Amino acid sequence: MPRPPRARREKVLNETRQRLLQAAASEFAREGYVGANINRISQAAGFAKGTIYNHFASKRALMLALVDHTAAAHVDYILKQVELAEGPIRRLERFFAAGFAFVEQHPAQVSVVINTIYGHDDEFKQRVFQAYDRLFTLLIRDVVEAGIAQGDFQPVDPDLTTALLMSIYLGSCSLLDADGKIGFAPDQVVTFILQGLRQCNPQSGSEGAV
Amino acid sequence: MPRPPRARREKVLNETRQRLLQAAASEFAREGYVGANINRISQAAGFAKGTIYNHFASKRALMLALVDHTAAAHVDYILKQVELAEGPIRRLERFFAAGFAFVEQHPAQVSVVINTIYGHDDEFKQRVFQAYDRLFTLLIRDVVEAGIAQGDFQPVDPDLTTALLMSIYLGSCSLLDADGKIGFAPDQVVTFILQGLRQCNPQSGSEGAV
Amino acid sequence: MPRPPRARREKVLNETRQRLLQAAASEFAREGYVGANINRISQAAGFAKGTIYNHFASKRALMLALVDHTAAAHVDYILKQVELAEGPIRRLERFFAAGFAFVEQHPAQVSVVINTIYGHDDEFKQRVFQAYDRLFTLLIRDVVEAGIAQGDFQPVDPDLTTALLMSIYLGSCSLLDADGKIGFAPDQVVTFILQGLRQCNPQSGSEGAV
Amino acid sequence: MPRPPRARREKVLNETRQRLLQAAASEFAREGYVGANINRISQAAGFAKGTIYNHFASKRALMLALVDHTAAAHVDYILKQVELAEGPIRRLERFFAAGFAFVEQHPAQVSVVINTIYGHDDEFKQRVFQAYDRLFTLLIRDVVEAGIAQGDFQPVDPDLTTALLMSIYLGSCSLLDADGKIGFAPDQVVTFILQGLRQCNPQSGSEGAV
DNA sequence: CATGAATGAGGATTCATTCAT
DNA sequence: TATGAATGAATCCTCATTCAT
Repeated sequence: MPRPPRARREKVLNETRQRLLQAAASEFAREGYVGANINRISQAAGFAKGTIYNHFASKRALMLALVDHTAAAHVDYILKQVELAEGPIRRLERFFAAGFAFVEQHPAQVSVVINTIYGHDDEFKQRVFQAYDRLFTLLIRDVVEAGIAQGDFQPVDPDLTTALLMSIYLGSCSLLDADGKIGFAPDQVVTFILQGLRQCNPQSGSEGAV
Repeated sequence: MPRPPRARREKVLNETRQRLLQAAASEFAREGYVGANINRISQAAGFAKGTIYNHFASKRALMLALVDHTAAAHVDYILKQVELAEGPIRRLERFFAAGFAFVEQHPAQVSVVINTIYGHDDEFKQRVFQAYDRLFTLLIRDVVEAGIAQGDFQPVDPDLTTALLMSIYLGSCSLLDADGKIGFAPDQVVTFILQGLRQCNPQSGSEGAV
Repeated sequence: MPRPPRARREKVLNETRQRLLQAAASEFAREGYVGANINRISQAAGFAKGTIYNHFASKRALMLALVDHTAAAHVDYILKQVELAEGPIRRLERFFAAGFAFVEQHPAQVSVVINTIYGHDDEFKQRVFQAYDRLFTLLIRDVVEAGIAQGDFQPVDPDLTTALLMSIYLGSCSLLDADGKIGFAPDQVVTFILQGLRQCNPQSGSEGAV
Repeated sequence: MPRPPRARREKVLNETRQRLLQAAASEFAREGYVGANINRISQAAGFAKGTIYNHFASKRALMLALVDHTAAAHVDYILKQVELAEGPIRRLERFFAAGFAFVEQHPAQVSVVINTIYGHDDEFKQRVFQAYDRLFTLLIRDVVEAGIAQGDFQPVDPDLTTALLMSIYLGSCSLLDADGKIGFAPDQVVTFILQGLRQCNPQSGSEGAV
């Protein structure tokens, strides 16, 4: 049995793992999963190639670990923030505010997840969708359906609407510039979503049935 | 003196090229650019590997040709449809209707373009954005700004709004199922965009300024 | 469809394959299957690494092709020779004579097969045993059982005896020296097998029942 | 001053070494030398990877230690048994009886040695041959030559005969089944060796000189 | 002495690209 | 023009070995 201080050893190990994941995020974000290079990842993390395989069974396993970890952190962060707000509209605002904030704090990781969502690897997609399921549930139940129920929202189709909200969120996230900033503010987006485009009062009628 | 009529020869050549592009679309859609395999593409087109290199300088050139061609066709198609409609709202409707129709007619090609947009290859992205610039211009000028100008739309920020419209469009397109059908109808999406979520009349006031 | 002379092309292809198999035999004989190096094999055959994979799906497939080919040639050669001889004893002589001759003509190939037999890879073993089944059948039926039936041989257990004959043959083959020569002559071996060790006439009786 | 009694310490160390050798035997037998995995060996022995290197300088040194140890034990065992018997024929019987018994008691170890003999690593082969030299000497001097001298055996070539005896012994040993049992009994083998195949009395003469 | 994280050389395999026919 | 055999750079992964604890 090993004598050396258990706790310290574990901490070091965990740190190695974190550095590897961090480096992997950058590489995967820059090159995509297939284009990513295991050697570059380990070098960037300050280790030799083999070290990756002491922590992850394969390149694929590394990607899955990264994606799972990122998606979980992403969801946790948004959920925690949203739950602090009251009422569907406030929650919608919080959703975008927290969502954008997370992205700006972890641009590489999120970039990987977004590429995955719009990519073509079914296993990866699966994993991301699974992780984001809690987010979808939150949106549909505590925002959209709740909003309709208490008369804040129009009687829209919840599924469609939630899918559109996610599209808008993900689309916005993918507009990260080189500095990791999203092009526009969450408030603007929420205003667009709430108000819609049409001028309400003077429905001149120039456009018939939709 | 050459025996065969010039025109027929060109037609055959062109047909080969088209079959290669078609096969490339399927392969790139299924495997992504890096994962795509030149050999499989040529086989699927009914040719040998070498034939691709008689028509395209490289795998990358093939991808660029496909992306350029698809994006141009996509834009042409939508532009033609939208120009047939009058008024910003009608044009917005046409935009989504035509956009969805094109996607359902060319699922593989569009899939490639969408993956490219959310992907990480800057040259590819560049080319797609360049091609879609006409679409962006159309939307911003003939739909959003026109709508604001003639009082159909609220005085929103045109850039932001157009970006959101594109996000919504692309996000919807990426929801293609296995049969090449998009999950929801263009009408629904347009309604969402026009009306927004908030219940207009009874602004109960439970949520302060947004 | 390709115009170039079909036959010549095939001949060249086949020649490449043969050279690769030849080089593989040397390498596998010298280094064993696991220790063998695909690069060295292709170099020795005068090709680049990749060429091997145009002809064989994998290192393992190359080994299987080699082993199958060698074992089949080996068995064919011996069978043809043995069938030319008449009577169990003559056939036994032919078996060893032809067997030793084949080994001396193809030392590397046979060495690979023998290593395989005494090695630990079950799939390889399987394949060799399958191939040598015809040889075993020949020995047991047309030599041992026939010899017993017509009174040339003692009423020994055919299975055991055949296994011992094969052991003796394979053991002898494995004694190939560097020049590809087997240490002793087939005649000597056959004499040993036929006469046994014991001095027949003057059974002094110093050893009781065996 | 060291606390623990010297003797106990040595015993423990030796036990570790034995467990490692045991595990190595299994692994080498199953996977061959090159295919064997140092990590699996240490795990099977209940230690961590590094422990092997506290007892053996390298994988190769471990293999050599195993082979030397096994061969020495093998030879010792047979020698002791054979020396208990009197007369060439009794000794021959003892040789096979003891030889088979040892194999059935140490199937993995012997398997490694046999693979080595028929393998391609010259250093390993060398070591085994060196170790078995005593066995060869025993056979040639105390069995074959003695047998010839006292008229029990025919006046055969001692070298050839001894080589054939070893071939038969090793060939039989390699027929170990999964349970570690050899397919046939030592008595049968010895009978075959002593009597030979040919029917003695009725030398019908159908086959001329051999 | 035992441990196991880190190392990095080595090797099988893939695949875009070339080019002689 | 179409072909497909040959090429070899690129890359994932394995695993014997080292060494700080």
